[in-house]
Amino acid sequence: MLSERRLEVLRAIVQDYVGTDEPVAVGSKALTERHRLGVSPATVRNDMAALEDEGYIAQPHTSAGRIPTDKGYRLFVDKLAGVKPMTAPERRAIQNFLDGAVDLDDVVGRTVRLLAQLTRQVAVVQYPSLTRSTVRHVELLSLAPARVMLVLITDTGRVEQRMIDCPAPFGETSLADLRARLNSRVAGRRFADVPQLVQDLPDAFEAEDRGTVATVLSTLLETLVEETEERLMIGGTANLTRFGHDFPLTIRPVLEALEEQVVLLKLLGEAGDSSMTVRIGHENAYEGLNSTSVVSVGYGSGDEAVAKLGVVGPTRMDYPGTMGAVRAVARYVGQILAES
Amino acid sequence: MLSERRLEVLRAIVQDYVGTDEPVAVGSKALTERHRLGVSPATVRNDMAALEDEGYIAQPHTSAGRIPTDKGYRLFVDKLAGVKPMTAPERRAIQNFLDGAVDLDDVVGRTVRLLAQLTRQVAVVQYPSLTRSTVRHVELLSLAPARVMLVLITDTGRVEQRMIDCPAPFGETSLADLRARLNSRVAGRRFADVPQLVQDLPDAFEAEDRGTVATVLSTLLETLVEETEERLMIGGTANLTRFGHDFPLTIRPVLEALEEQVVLLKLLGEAGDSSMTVRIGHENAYEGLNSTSVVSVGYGSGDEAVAKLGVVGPTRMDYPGTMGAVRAVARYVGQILAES
DNA sequence: GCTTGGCACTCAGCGCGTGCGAGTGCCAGC
DNA sequence: GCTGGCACTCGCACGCGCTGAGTGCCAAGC
Repeated sequence: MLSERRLEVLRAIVQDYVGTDEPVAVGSKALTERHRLGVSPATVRNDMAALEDEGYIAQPHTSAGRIPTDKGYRLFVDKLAGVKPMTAPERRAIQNFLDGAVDLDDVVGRTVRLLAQLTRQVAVVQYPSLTRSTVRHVELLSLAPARVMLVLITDTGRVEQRMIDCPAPFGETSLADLRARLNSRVAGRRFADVPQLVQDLPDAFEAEDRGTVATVLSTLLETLVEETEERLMIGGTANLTRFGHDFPLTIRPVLEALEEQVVLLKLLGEAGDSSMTVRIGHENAYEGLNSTSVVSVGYGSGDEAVAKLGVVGPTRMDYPGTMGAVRAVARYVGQILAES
Repeated sequence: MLSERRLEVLRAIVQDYVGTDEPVAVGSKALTERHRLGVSPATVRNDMAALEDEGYIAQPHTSAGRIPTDKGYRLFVDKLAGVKPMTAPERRAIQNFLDGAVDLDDVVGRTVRLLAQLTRQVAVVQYPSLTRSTVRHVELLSLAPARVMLVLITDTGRVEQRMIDCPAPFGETSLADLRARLNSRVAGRRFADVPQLVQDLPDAFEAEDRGTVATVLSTLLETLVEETEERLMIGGTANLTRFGHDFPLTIRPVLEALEEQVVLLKLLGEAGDSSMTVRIGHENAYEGLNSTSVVSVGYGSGDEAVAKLGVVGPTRMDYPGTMGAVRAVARYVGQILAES
């Protein structure tokens, strides 16, 4: 077990290292000067040697200072650092900025910009997921005798549409009937419950219409399932330029990961439940993100998280500040969604 | 006026410079070796001096080779290079890839990926614009006694929705009436024509409903106008890492521009009509893109362009190849849209 | 048994001088 | 007007030595 002071030394190292943009490692002398550790550089050196033995810090090259390892950051985040709360003006700014949103796209767009700006990193915001949402309304439009458009509206304001070619012409009356029956059954219900709720619906129709009704229903179910493949928005990629001084190699895989929404969704998905999650460096399953950290948290309109948001930045980041910003933004987005 | 041979020399310089990734300028000896110019290096040197006087090429530093200036690229694109057509296998690949798309988002998504991959640059695809589209259907849903949802469906498969709070409760009958009247007037019509077409619609309703009808109509018109602010999708940002060897400075403003959709839309908008447009370096109004070139072209489902797509890459790019890819993709996307 | 000051050692980064090579401009001759 | 020759220019890579921050170890002190 590490002594109290050694932990203090680790904290000091992380803070100093993160606090500057220079590619410089931090040494014992500088540490004692900037922090009131109450001991001499020599002592700190001993502690640093111990910390290095335990794998919390490392030397980039012999006779240089130390930099934190992923393990070191991990300890820092878990034990040494809290979440830095936003100041009151910051909170007001967040709220004001988000309050101006007019629709779901706008909410997500504003959130992503806000998060990127606050953290000066790349922001990722998942659209409220369909899985946990409920159906607000299902609309059926007849575009041609045997062509129907299905429009699905969710409680989070999301709209999905599908074109359906019917096996047989379908009259306006039947369509209106189906529309009414469908809505009375599924409106306000959770997506997951819809399949059972509509199962016996074709039975209520004339034989000639059953094929079409079945087609419409299966399209609806498909939409519910397929579109659970969730969308997301990213922003602040320009902040990648602040990454390291050894650019192309670091930045390229990150840009690639950001374009692969699948990767990002998996990343957010893996991040446990809705509580704040920090994945540091190699803790990220995706190789391209091995020198980045991902801070994410669930957000939702009620008690329950409907999606996640977060940022991805260099492992050398201000964890308390980033976590504070992410948490605050998630909270306010949740409020906005609950209101609308 | 430049002699035939001097133009040939310029072409050779551009081709050689663009053909390598090294930061090396191209010199007279190397030119004569790689191209059958039929003259000696000394002659080429004279020609190069002349080309430099005219501003088509420049020396990065004394006693180095020459590199093309923006003006040089301009001449190259206008007079010296054609559009390199795609090979048959490439065309098949494009078609196959785009054919798999299931909805509009998918078409745009696939297009952007395809374009990025083919050109190895950053791809930008504008969603089919609403301005030039026609209305396929307008749907009104009653969500609560005084709450109506407006859904607008365009011929390009785009769907926009708006929530409307009515000044007074609005019965289902009136709603159905309004829905029917609306659609009979605007279905199949161009957005631009809608305002006149619905102008006198409130007159057909009872006094108590007129306020609501007016509200609905103004929301519809707003949607038509506001949503003309067009959306776009970008991809292939990872290709930015191939930009220059002097990274951060070049790449940062480009990433920033790419995040500002307004900038990009303006960029595409400025690019004249629907024909292929190439904007080279400083020809781009936006400062951050002064060291990039933008190749764009309109695409559409019929004869008329409904939106634009293109790529942004370094001025040092393979113009014929890029133009070929952009043109081919635009053509096939147009086909796909026409079919659906 | 920690802590501390001292000391020898290491090594990345920097500035500087050198040589190389690609490229240029100019000129006289064909 | 083209060509070969020639002197000149410089960016770049390489090697060198210096400097300074930082380390590890050790013996003395609390």
